[in-house]
Amino acid sequence: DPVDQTVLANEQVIEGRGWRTGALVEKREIPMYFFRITAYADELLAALDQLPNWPEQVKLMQKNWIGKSEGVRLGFPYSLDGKAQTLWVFTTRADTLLGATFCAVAAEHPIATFSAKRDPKIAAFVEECKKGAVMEAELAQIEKKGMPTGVFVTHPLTGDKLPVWVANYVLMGYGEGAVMAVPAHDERDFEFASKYGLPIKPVIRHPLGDTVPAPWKAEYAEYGTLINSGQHDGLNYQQAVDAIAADLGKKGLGEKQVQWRLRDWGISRQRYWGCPVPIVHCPSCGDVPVPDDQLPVRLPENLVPDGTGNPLNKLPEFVNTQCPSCGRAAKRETDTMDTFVDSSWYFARFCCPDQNQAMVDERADYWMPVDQYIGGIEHAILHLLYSRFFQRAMSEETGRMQGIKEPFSRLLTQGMVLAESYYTDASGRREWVNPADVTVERDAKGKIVSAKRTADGTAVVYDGIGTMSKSKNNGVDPQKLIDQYGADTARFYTMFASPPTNTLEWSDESVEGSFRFLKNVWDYAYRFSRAQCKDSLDRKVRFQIHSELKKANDDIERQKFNTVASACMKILNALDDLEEWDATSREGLAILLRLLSPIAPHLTHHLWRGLKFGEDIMKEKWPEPDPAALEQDEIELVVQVNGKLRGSIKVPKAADRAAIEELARANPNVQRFVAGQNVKKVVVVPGRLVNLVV
RNA sequence: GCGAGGGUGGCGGAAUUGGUAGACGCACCAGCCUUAGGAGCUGGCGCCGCGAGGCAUGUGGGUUCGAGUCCCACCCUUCGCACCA
Repeated sequence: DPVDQTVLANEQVIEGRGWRTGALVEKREIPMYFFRITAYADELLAALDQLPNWPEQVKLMQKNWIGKSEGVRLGFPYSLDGKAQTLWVFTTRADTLLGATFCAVAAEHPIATFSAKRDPKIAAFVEECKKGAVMEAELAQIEKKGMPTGVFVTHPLTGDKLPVWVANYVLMGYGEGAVMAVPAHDERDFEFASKYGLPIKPVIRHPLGDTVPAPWKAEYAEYGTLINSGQHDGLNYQQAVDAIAADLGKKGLGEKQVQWRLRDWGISRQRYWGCPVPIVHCPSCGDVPVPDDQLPVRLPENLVPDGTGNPLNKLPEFVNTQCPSCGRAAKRETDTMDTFVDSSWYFARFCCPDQNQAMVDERADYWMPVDQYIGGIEHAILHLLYSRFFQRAMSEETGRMQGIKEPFSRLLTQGMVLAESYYTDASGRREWVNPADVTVERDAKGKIVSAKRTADGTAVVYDGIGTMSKSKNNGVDPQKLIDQYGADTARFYTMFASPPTNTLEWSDESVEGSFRFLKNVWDYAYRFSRAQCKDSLDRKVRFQIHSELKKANDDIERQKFNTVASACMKILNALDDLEEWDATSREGLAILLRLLSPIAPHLTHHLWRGLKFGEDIMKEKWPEPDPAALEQDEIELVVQVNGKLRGSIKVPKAADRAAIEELARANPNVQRFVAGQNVKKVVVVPGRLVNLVV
């Protein structure tokens, strides 16, 4: 969906720093390619509710990213060069309209452009804004600056003249590229108005009162009753929005509107890697799509990037081509697609990798959606949202996967694995040194005080802790663990170290414990194979084993695999406590091996077969706890006095409240703490504790 | 700055979701065994205290018979912020 744009065009700002500042694109018409993800904003938002097996955290982030906000689009009339115009703004706080004391527009807004032509100072400021930060994170931190444009607009309800400023905190890409400023009830407007001495008019009664003295307080922005608003005084937020929208509607100067934070997805990249955009630019036919029988457009492989601009532009044999429509000389598009494009549908493509006539075929209908998707939490928004968009677009455009709206049924987002990073800048350029090659010195609190490269003792700079990445050369290679301990130990340790959703500072210092455990399993199985087992069952050990199994099965459901690994360890410890070999040993070992099999498949497979428990452990039924083994006729209760632990009692399973209370009072240590005081209240929590309040 | 996570012993982490804080491991300490130990076994191991006991889950408040868990404020930290360069 190519959209022609000009860097200086007013209607639609081009996002991205390369566009604004790069000499490459200055003053040139640029075809830029977008995917219309905004057309799906509503659906992508609504469908989040139908993803029960996605983490709430991820759904919330997507919701905020899509950013649906309901408000009012309203107009401030003005005249420019004698022509009647309207400055449109979007606001979610129409209730504060009577408090608007000025308007602010983005540097790309027509009013800014108009004023820039008349006033070189404004032109300079507008240029400065355009060259400045465009990334949200940078934008939020820059100092708020502005200049009056000299243009005045009319307040749609009061008829007051309000000045229009151009301000660097107004984004052309959101809403109308212009805002009404209500300094009394908006933090940014407050800051701006305070700085430039613009009037601040309170129109909402907030929890701190009716005035808004500096400094800014969050309460000023709260919903409240209208004041200083003429006929609207006394209305609450919703009543005020409705009334004001109605007033504006009558004048044709406003209506309720839904705005989205989500923007269309600009996919053009001036990079070598990425799929070429299959368009040919013909002087007579315009932009012509490359016909199906000439697809795919292949990237040249004889190219040496020199670090400036898009290297594809420097390859005439790639650029020069014929127009597919008229056959005359034409230029091939050299933009390539964002790599997120590829990652948005590879999973569907994996269903039919040898299909060479279409994106996907009927095999995708069968396999999709992906049952369980696993990826890092860093993909919570972009990759996962683009994929959800692509899935919808693919079913509409290819006729495949009808009715499959969502690509991933279940989602597990791993935490990031973090590591320290170090660099030297001896050569003037940062050279990243792998943590494995660095020796560190720490203070008593474990903070790094100095670090050197182990090989030659040169000092290196500690750059803090963060995600493992190629660019910072701070990755660790699991192959070392596999070579030293074997794949089962490496797997077991990885599972045991922390729950998969946690961020983890990698350390393999404690891997020995996992190795020891697996050796002990092997050893236990060996001894079992040579033992004569009695037929008897040990009730206590059986209870422990089946309790652990029950918990472990719950934990698998909750995707907490570290406690499953520790349950395996506890089961082996319980088995080791058995005085003699009996039926409990056999049952417990069979449970242990199956529970352990996904974590240490090689070892358990071998033992299962070696013990003649069966052929293939992967095909065995998953172990379930025996309810009979979980029965207990006596339970232990904790006794507290004033919430502090003072003792414990054993009570029959069926004991009633009165009996429990009596036993609790009879406990000698409890008596010591109750002695001579009134028991005002007794709290009995069945199966847990008794608390005597004195 | 905004959005979403996280903060519990020397370390990784556990805590049945408001009910015995520190499971299971690592490291450490003591003892046993051994010609030897970077093997194995037994025991100990949050902090203060001889002890009874007291204090402890980032900080400060609050709710509750009872708070790691709920509420308010703050601090630190990780991920994302639209081109992973």
